[in-house]
Amino acid sequence: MRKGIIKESPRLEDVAKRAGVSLSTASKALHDNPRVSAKTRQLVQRIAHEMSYTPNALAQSLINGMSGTVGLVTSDMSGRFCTQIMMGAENVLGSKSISVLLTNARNDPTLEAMHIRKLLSLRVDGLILMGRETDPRPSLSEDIPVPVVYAYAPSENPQDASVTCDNVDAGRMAVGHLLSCGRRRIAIIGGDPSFSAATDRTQGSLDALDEAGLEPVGPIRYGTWDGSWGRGATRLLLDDPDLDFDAIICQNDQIARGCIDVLKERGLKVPDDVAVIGHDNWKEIVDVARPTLTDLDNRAVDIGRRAAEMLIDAINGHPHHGVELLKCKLIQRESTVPLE
Amino acid sequence: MRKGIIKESPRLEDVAKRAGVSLSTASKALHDNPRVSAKTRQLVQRIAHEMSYTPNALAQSLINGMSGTVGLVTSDMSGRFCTQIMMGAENVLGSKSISVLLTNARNDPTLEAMHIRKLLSLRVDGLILMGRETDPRPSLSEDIPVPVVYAYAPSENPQDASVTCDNVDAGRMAVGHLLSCGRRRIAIIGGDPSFSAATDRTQGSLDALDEAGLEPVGPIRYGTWDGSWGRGATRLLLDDPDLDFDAIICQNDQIARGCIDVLKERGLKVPDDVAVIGHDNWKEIVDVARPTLTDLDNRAVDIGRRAAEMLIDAINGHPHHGVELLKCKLIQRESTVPLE
DNA sequence: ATGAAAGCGCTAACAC
DNA sequence: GTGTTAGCGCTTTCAT
Repeated sequence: MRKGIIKESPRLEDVAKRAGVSLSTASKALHDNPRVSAKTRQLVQRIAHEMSYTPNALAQSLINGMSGTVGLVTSDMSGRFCTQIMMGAENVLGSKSISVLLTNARNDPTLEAMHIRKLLSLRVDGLILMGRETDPRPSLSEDIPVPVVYAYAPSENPQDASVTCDNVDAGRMAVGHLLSCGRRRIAIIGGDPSFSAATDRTQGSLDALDEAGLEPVGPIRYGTWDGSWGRGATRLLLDDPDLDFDAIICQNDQIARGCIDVLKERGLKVPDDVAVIGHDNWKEIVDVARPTLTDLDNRAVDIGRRAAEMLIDAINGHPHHGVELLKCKLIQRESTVPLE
Repeated sequence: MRKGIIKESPRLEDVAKRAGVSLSTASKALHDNPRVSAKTRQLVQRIAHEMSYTPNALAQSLINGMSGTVGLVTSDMSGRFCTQIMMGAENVLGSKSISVLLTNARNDPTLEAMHIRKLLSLRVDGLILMGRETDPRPSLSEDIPVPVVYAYAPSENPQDASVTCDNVDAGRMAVGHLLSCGRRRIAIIGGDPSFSAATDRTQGSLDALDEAGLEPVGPIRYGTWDGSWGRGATRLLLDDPDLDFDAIICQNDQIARGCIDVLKERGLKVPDDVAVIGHDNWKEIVDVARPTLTDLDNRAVDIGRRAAEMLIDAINGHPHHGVELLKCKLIQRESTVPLE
């Protein structure tokens, strides 16, 4: 007898019987196999529709060895990077009608391993492992019998396929933009120095300054990624009488927000007196800030999208290797408008 | 011959052969069936582990008629409500080791229907349909052979199971809190009036004011959910010489943020001159605002959690009916601190 | 305690 | 064109 707690959906056999044909004919009919007469095909399809027959993908997968699903393992569903990466990935996967199994590993390697096991038992065709930082993470690919793509947090193993954003280049772009806005005296407020996102951005900024024959104004201080650090660091800059700057690069948007608040409190005009540029393009901050914040977007959605594409390639037998860096995108807003 | 493009994972048969036992004995051994000797059981389990055997959940599901997966259909992955609901749902589902299939319907009913079809063919044991507003939506449960729970956007059909937040009560609580902070002259800035979230909150606030023998100060204006409306509406209040208020209820955080900005621009102190309370507890706004924003949290994560619980109940044969309203939670921050 | 065999829902040879 | 049959990987009677 058939099991299942809930209502039973009709099986192909039920459709076949009603249509008065054999199981295999019904199957062929539904697959538009040319070896069934147009008549039977239409009949079967009509009946299948009437019975709202839905093929059992489990049975189908069991046969062809592919499930048509991929696993997404996030390390942090509350952060918005992972969310955006998910969106991007779901977008391309969904359009290829690949279903997405989502799990949240909460940045816990043990939990991550458990989830991966579960996903493997569901026979996902591939896996996207999403980190919440751009710092490299240990590879797991050796223990995983399906293709894996690392998103945002690249794998330490250069053989693996990873996608993340190009923070060094973002640092360069920040400087480049400020220079093209006519600023020459640029200060930098760093983020949390334990993140490569911070040190990479600094690196890029310093390179670009150097190429322009410039040095940053004042020391590059590091702190945390939040607004209060932005406030504090800005005060430190303002309180140093030796410092004279007309632009500040803030290594994320919370810092930038705090920075702008302090500048305004001190009676300085943004961007007239000091231009401010942020990183991460966090809509809720960037659009609400007055002036709105010019920003570098790390295109998390595109990272997700690209990860999905790379995964699909790998599933189709064309694996990628190494870390693919996506260029960040400059979003010009009010906080850096060129001096008139 | 066995198929599949990628590496093959070992089958139970492979394990059985290596252990020198039959297929069925191996199966029993792995399931701790007491009818196999401790010796064979250990042997089989060890070998299974060595070969890193992972049972094929597809095959298992095919047999027992349940897939151990549920479908999550979001209407909007970019908004943070759906994201939080997802988190909550994944949380309880994951803990019951039910896997989550995520799809994004982009608020498009056609796309939603397609995704549901796909999920049904994957034989999900249940479905959570997440809306991005609290306005009721058409029911689909009749066409779906598995249990469905509607989250955030409740179903129009009272027979269905829905969870969302209690906006009316949230409106009451906003007033209640301000009253208990000693405010009596309360103004209200509405959100987008086409949302029940706006009208419900107003309703609750008016009820609570009425019970206290009060009326709102000035007209209740509606606009959009964004910061510029908050700014504009606040100016309208301030520019009316007949109006005298010591508190403003803003129906979301963007509005509140704009409101505070204007109050400060006009030289008013928050909360000393005017207390401000927001709705939705949008961390990135609420914590960054100066002063930090007292707020009503609609507990989207808990909505997701509850939806998952209700779904599990239904899957286990104990369906829920009707709309379950979760009380919002007051988050006291600086913007309403009682006058000294 | 162990194994053989039937079957979950479906597809893909292979006959007719 | 259509039907019969043998699996996909696993669980589960039912014999032994």
